[in-house]
Amino acid sequence: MGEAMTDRSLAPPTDLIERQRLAGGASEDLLSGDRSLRAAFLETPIRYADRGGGLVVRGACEPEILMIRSGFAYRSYVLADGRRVILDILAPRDIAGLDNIVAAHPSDEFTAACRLGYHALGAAEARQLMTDPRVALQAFALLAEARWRANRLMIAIGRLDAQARISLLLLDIYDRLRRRDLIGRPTFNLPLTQEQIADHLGLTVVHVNRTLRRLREERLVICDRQVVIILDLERLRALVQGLPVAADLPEAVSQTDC
Amino acid sequence: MGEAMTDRSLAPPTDLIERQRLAGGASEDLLSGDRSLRAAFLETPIRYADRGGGLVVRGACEPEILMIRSGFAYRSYVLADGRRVILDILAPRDIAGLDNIVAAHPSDEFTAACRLGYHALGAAEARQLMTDPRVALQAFALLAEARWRANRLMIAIGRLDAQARISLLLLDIYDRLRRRDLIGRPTFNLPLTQEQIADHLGLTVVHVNRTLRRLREERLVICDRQVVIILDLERLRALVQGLPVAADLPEAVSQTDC
DNA sequence: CGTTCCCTTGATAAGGTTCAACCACGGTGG
DNA sequence: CCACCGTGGTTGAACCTTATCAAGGGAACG
Repeated sequence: MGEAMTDRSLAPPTDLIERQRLAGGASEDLLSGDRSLRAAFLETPIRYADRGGGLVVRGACEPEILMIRSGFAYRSYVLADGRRVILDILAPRDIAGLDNIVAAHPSDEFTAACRLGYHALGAAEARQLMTDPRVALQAFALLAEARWRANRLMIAIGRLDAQARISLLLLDIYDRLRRRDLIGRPTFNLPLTQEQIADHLGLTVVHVNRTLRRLREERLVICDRQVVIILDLERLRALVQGLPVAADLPEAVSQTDC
Repeated sequence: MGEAMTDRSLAPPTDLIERQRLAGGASEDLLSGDRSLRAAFLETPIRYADRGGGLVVRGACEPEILMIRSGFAYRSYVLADGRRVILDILAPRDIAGLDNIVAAHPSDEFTAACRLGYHALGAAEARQLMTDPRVALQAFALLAEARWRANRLMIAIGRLDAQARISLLLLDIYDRLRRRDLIGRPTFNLPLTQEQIADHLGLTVVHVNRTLRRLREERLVICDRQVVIILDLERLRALVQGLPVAADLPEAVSQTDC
């Protein structure tokens, strides 16, 4: 945070100064919007779901917006022929389902990947919160971030081979957990079956399995029984070189609560 | 699985009424936000770009938000090894680049697919507009729609074969143009080269070419020299069955201007 | 102690890529 | 007017990544 400010303030032209002022103002708004939004979630009772359980009951009274408190979940869509696509993976502190604020019938569903705690806000309440422009801006930013992640995944599925896709997934989760200070070492728990990984990356279980074996044999990363151990971060990153980088995603703020 | 289907179709009545009321209130806001947003665009001078030209100069002073006036454009990302991914296709009336309101450095770029007219709004101005909650909500809705489309594409690239992917693309463009009353018949101009289609769908030029031939031989759709003629809408739709449907996307409003 | 879920591995086939060549078309310049 | 060139489209053959089918194994759980 601090260093980004300093190197930007070295830029001479008035244009840039103006922009910095605005960006600074916006990021303050974002921060305060973030706090309000999370505070609203924390006022709702915490709910729990077991592995495989849905987080939002289909056809229930009203769509909901979620904030994950602990554990992992995923958003998925099931094709007519039963094949499944996992569109997004949700880690603690993630806020999901924001689309429901404006879109009536969600076509995708949330499922717990392991035992999990979360908060839920009704769409109407959330819409109410959106009247605060700072909350609206933060919600907007969260949606933009989700989109950014979707783009990355699209690029990966469209143009990367199985090895790179899996590396990307593991690195992304790693980076996400690290930026939230949820882990320190390159070792973490990833409660996804190989089938779920396959559905997320547009592959088959069998191929995921073989590719994981290859990654293990090459001593890049071990992924055994939901435990991921990254052995060679450098070489792993080299496999997915050339993708857009997180760089200016926010986070790393307000570690205090949640 | 089976029960999910049933309770989707016959949801409890009172809830539905309530939801409609809420959605109705929100949709008024959306409508008025949409008008304000488009009005702001229309106040900026119209700009033109030639085929292959970038819509936003990279490294320019400030990121911009775009509204397409006429013609097609696409948003793309270029991998380190030169391979390209086309993440989104933009048709007239589309608003793109909204992420720039909150994200500093866009990693993707916009390119004109043919000669094209558009309006651009600076990120700062756009951020200013967002202080109106109705505009913020509409911007939010636009972003959600873009995300919805990204999801569909992800599903397609991850789980559908080449034939279904191409069918999906052609049908999507068709539906989009139709809902905006830009065409009436199942025939339209699609200014994309086969290579661009390939980059959009995660395929190679060669394979796109062969698949288009097959679609033509099966008398489903003819795609020749940037002109698409859908011969059998029914059978074409059958190929992409099981994907989320547009259903409650807005549009079809305020045809008056732009 | 069987059942279930998930992982693992082999054999085979399909869908897609790569390489390479050729064609058609619309400039552009001599 | 025609030769020349570049871009985009078309096609064949070989190859490779990934899917499919099938079967077996191990751990958790009632």
